[in-house]
Amino acid sequence: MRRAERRAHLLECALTVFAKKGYHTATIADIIRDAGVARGTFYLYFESKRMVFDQLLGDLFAALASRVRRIDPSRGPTGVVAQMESNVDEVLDYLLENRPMLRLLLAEAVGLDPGFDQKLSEFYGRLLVLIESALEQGLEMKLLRKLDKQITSLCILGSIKEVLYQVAMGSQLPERPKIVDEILRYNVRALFVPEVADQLKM
Amino acid sequence: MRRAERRAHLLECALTVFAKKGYHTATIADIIRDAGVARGTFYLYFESKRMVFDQLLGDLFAALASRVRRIDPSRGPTGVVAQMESNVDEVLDYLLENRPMLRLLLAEAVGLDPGFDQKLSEFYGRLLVLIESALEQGLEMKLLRKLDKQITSLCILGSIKEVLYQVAMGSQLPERPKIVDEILRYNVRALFVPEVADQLKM
Amino acid sequence: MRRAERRAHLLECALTVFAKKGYHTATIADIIRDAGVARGTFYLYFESKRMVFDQLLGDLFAALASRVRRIDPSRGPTGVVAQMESNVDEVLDYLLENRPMLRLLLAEAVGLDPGFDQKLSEFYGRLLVLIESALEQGLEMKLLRKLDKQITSLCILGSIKEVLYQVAMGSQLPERPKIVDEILRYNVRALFVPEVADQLKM
Amino acid sequence: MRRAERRAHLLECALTVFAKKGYHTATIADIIRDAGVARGTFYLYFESKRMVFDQLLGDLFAALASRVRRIDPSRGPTGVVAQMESNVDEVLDYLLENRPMLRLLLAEAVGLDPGFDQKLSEFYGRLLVLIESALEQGLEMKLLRKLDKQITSLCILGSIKEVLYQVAMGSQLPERPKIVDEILRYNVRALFVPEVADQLKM
DNA sequence: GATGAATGAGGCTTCATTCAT
DNA sequence: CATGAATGAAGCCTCATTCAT
Repeated sequence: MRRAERRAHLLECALTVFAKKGYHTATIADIIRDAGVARGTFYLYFESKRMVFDQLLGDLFAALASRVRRIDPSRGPTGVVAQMESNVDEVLDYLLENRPMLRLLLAEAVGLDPGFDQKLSEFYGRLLVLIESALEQGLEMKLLRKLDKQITSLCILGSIKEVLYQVAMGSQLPERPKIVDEILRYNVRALFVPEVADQLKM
Repeated sequence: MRRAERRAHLLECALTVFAKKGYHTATIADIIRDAGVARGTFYLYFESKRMVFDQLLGDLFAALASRVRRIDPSRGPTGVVAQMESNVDEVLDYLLENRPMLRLLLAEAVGLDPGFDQKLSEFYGRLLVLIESALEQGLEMKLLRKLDKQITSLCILGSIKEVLYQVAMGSQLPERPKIVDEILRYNVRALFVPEVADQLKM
Repeated sequence: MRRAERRAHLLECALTVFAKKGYHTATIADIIRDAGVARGTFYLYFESKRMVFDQLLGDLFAALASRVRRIDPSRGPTGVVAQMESNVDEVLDYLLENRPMLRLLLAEAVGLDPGFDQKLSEFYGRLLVLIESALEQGLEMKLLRKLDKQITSLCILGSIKEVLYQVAMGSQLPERPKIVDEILRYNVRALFVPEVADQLKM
Repeated sequence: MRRAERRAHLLECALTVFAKKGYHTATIADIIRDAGVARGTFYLYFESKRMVFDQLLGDLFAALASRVRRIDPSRGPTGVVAQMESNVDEVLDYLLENRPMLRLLLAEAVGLDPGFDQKLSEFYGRLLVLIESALEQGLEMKLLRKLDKQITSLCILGSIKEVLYQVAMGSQLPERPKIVDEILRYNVRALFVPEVADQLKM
């Protein structure tokens, strides 16, 4: 097994373990048992338990960031909604294919220590900036009702996160297209002026 | 100091410590230092570290449950919104007065161990049932647009939780009435049929 | 066993172990086995392995410092030699009664890490200052031959340390009075002008 | 690079590393990094970390032994002192040109483990035998004052070692000839009967 | 020979819990 | 009841040594 492969394998096992037991409860012993390597091998690839988690979180952020596109309003209301849908779709696609990642993000990375909390904050902060600027554009185009951008972007983020959280926790939910559709409709209704929403058939 | 008082004092200190450092990072030493009692004394009042946290979480659930009323639809749309507002208001009232509790609920109690996760799930489950039944009634009264009750209730819960999460994390946000108002408007628009929403002036 | 007693006991055991196995080879396990206490108990009294050693070294330095008196030349050559003798005697007294300490000082504390090395340096530095100032006085009183104070004080220190080192290492040597006498004679001859040395019957 | 060369190179690097960090603190990683070879290569040339140190110490002993000549008393007092001077000079020459070796001998090889300690003891033991036999001869020739050979030889050894130790530790000291001169004068005065010492102009 | 990835024994330290006073 | 000293299981990490390529 080549260096890169083994590293990837270790990351994968670490992810599984963290997702299952949580950061604090998970031990290096768990990870190496899962990976079938010796203790020292782990430290050949990662400085510390903390650093693997960091890496996983970083990878996750990168994967998500690459799947979210800034919304371009020039194509009119229908285009905007399509782009929102695409963003939500892409993110869900990735997260639903990577349940352990989802769990990591929503359940295991919360409240670990100030360092992790800050990374999380920064990540969500960047997401919120994206959302706020989309709202800004929507407002200028008179597509959206009067609203407070800051609070509203939190509501949007939260409405998506909570659904994902339930998915991560293993709740029985409808099929993915249905989920995406429902989240979108909820937010379209919440944000757009009625005429536009109607016109979008939502 | 009587038994009950000392127990309450210990709980209070434990809450502070858990909120500040997180469950795993917090130590018994932290708690008893804060409380000014001896190590053994702690175990005179609580079985274990785990049990104090359990107790705190239980108390929090009880406090919140007592502040959320089932929505009675008989008083018409305006009444329903007023009741929604009252629920949101009460919960925020309590949580904003008890920031450590807020932090405990949203940041520290997540992903601790399967046991805690289940308690959280149950709590949110009960909340969701309340929301879903309110949605059910709203649908029957033709107040609400066509929607999937399960997903939608998650969106509602999430839109509120996320705002609270930011509050717990110390973000700079508008004043409380503004927050409540904005959350409500967001959800009213998201849920109600346009005519009703308009009529509610939201 | 009271706190102070147990601490002293642990220090004693640590000393024994360090003297026998050396700082690096000695383990906490060795110390607590010797002391008959649990692992955690050790850390109740000392921050770390390093800190116990520090403490021991500090105690040793204090004990020795309290046994070395600055030489007062006002009582003439005989008095000076008597004071030298008394100093050497006191130090040997202590060290021979505390063989493990001796070993610690001369064999185990050397080259451990920059921190320890500096402490040692400072200690010997203070000793050397004492010796140099004694030489200075002796020169002014015309009791001593022409000499370089710095190098000579090193020679004096070394002549004593080496004998002690052999004692620490367990070599078969003459009785203590004989040792002290011989070291003194060696140094009296080395330092004093012949007439004075003769007059001292050495 | 031929086998012998690479071995020598590794020894050199090991010496540097041991001198700088001490035996225990130094790691194989340090040595191979310094030498620019792979980990396995090290073990192609040496059985173990321990064995490299052994080798270095052995080489050092050999180098020193070859530079110390048994003192031949047949050439009279002046000759004896000249031979003493030559011995001290040679040894200092070598050690001052090989500071890392000096540090190894005086600071890093002390108190490592019983095995090393014994090697050191044996080395110094051989030195002491040389010194003692020189003293013996000096006594028979009536050049030296009455003295205990064993203790006195320790004093002599110590007076030299301590000066070297300070050199190894990097203290600011006079030039080498001055150092040698001072050590010699100190010992000549300490050992010889006054008339002889005077005659030697020391 | 040379390489460097893999190994795993072993050390240090923490901290929840117990228990004698 | 209260105390705080004692316990020891358990976790993290290091590093000398081995071995397949």
